[in-house]
Amino acid sequence: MLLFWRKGYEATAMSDLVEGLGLGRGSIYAAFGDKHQLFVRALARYLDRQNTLLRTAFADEGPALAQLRDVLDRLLAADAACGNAGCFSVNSIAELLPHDEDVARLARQSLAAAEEAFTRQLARAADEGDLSPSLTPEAGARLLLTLVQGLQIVRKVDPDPAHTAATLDSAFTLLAGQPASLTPTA
Amino acid sequence: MLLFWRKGYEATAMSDLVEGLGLGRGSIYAAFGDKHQLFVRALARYLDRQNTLLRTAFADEGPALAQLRDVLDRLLAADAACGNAGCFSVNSIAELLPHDEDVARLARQSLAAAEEAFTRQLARAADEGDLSPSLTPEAGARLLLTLVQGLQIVRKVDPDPAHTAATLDSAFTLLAGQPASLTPTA
DNA sequence: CTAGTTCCGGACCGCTCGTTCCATAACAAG
DNA sequence: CTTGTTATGGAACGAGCGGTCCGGAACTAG
Repeated sequence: MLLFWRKGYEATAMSDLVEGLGLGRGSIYAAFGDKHQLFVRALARYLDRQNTLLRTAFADEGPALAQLRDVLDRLLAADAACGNAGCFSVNSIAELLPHDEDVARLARQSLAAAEEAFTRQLARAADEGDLSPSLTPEAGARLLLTLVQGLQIVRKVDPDPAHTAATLDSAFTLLAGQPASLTPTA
Repeated sequence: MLLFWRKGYEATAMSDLVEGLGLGRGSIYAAFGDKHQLFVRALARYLDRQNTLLRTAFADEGPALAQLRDVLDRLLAADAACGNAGCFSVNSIAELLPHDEDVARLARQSLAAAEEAFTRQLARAADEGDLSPSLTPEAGARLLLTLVQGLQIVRKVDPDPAHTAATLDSAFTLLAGQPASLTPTA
């Protein structure tokens, strides 16, 4: 739901949703129950799509760390495509937690899934010698996950894609341990 | 303003503020204009306090990287003291950007100030040999700033202080380049 | 004490919110 | 075509919103 994404839960009125969905009020209530349930459904859809992206992108073999970087780029690009609204998940967590138990549950599941996917991918990277020895895959995953959430906030203040890319570059350079492995200079 | 902090802008009603401030409606409007101006004033106060904390904490001499870590710990602890409401600044950015120009201006200023303070501190750390050679102070500052914003989101989902501390530990280990420098093992 | 001034806060206003309801459109079965 | 059923969406509702207003308390000066 683009409206909830862009404006947040409280700032989106039922009348906005009626206009945005092209449905009558009665139909919306018949289909979703109430405003909050509609929001939760929309968020669940969004998170599911995100997690599917992660799961499928990591199925292949190949250079694990470069794959990870690529997925993060695509993920950030997808969120950026929706007019600097940031990330629906991050926005919802910031606005509704810790008060909303449904959103909290969804967020816990989604972040745990992402963290696990990152961990598996970083474990592969470690096998390939692309992970800094000072970092366990678990620690690296948590670090990366946290950084991505932070990027979603920082991007709302400074939307320059180059800055986002530069931050990711720095992070992956550190993760790799040896700078040359990701960007083989000549 | 604790109420705006905890519940966000839209979810906080004037009647909440009347009760919370112990003032009558009329007095509030006479003093602040309207709800939005009151919010902006509250946010500005919060940001000012945060930036003051940074500025004063970095005035001293001493081990720059350890100082930085200490400041971040204190900053996160201060936000945690207010019942897992997260960080007022991060919450506001997520809820109101990109629609609210006043909040956008405040956020830009505050983040820029923090980034600059981090940069100066990391430059000092570099002089002391405590910064990874694969990182400029500017890149490290942006990385750290982004990570802290991310921590404020992740903490709302997983409030365990140990996890927050562990994430910071990993980050500083990577920033330092050589793991032994921060935690001199025997 | 009185008169003048300031400031507070509860009653009140118009409006919009989320939600419900129902006349009617649309369609399937006989 | 008629009838029974479902689904639609606009009108209407009570509640609660942000914002205004004014009677009176509190304080100062003479």
